[in-house]
Amino acid sequence: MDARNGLTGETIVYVVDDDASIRQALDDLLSAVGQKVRCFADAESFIVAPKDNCPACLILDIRMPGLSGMDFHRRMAGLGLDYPVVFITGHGDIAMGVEAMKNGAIEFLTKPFRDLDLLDAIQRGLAINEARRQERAEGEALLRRWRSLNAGEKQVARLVVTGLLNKQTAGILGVSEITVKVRRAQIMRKMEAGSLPDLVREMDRLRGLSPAELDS
Amino acid sequence: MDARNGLTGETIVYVVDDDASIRQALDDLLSAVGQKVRCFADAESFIVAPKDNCPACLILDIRMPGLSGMDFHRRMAGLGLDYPVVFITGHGDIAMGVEAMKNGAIEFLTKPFRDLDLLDAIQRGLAINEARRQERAEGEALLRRWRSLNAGEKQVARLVVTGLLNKQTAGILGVSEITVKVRRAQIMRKMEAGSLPDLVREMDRLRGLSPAELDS
DNA sequence: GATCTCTCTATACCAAAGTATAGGTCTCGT
DNA sequence: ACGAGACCTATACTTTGGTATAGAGAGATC
Repeated sequence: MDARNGLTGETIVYVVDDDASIRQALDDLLSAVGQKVRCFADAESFIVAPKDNCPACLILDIRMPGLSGMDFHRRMAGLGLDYPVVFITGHGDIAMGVEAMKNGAIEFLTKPFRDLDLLDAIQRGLAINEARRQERAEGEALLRRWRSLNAGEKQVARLVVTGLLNKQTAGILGVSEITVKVRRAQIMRKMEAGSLPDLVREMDRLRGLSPAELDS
Repeated sequence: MDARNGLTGETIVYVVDDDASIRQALDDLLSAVGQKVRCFADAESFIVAPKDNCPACLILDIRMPGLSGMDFHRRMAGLGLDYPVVFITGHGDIAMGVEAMKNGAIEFLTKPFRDLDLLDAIQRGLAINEARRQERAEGEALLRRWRSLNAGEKQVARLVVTGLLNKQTAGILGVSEITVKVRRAQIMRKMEAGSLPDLVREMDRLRGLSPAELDS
């Protein structure tokens, strides 16, 4: 338990900056407040590094040799990475800051910045990432349950949550009403839904998570 | 039909800037592309002005006598106003731009800016506002339907969408199962729900719109 | 006070949902 | 060829949901 940031377990801050002195300064600052840190000299080495399985936040320099911080930020989703990003830069301009925020950064600080501003941003980032990790874990569990349905059960599930009667569902699928009832029982069991409203919510959530998966 | 911006009807852009020459320039620019415009010299006069009932977007100067653009932006929600904001400023800095974006602005332009950048931002803003207006209209219709339920029907509705059986609902509320069935029929009619899944979705949407209202 | 409206309740009935058992068909691997 | 498992279907039954009709009681309106 860490009362400082309100998070319940360990967290980590990744620092990606080509300037060794900045890396050292950030490491010192964060270590001093008990925050675990890992530093990287460029985006490429961060990309390939194994990631810690805990809430995390990314401090990113804008100007770097190789992949720039801004470009890396844009490609993060495509790389399967999802960390709140705090930008730091020594030579930024307004358009750059605005662009970074448009891309979803949670903070954009210019050097020199106040330590407290950075620490505040990190706390916000860690809290956001913890919430997202929680959501993702629940979403993945839901997806596993959905994938445990066979093709026929999935068909019935899709139709049932639109409000169709078993008889109508059976007619559409060209199976007997009994079959629909049997599949329905399996659906409720496999999806761990205690009631039809529960199933409706699970299916709607699935639609939000991965519409394609729901059709498969 | 307006093929230029993909919107289906009339739209308006509000300009709030204390500099008369800027107001004139923006009026000219937007009028030239067929965009309706209304200009204001300060935030206060915009606040009290009657608003047009169509998709709208707000171009806001940061530095103004009286209420600054930034402060006005922060207070908009409290004033019951909801317009996408495009900031323009002649004397901004990075922190200001970042702050504006954190507060939800859709663009932050520094003078001189390219006309096309402004027009692009306006189109995005109008599209966002049109979608929000649509959502709000649907939400208000849903709220009207909910308010048409009497107290007993609301109680039943809240319990039914949790998955409780009529018998259980009746036990909790201390009424007969028949009463629950009658209320349920009224609920489906008044809420215009064709099935239980439909009702579940309407209730969940209400919870998102106004949790307090749902408990009343 | 008579009437009207709203709400709750009961009776009666039907349709739909859910469950259990059993048998049939098909595929797959041995 | 044979057994195992997955899936569909039928029969039979119970519970639940939904509707129609009608009566009782409370409260408002004239």
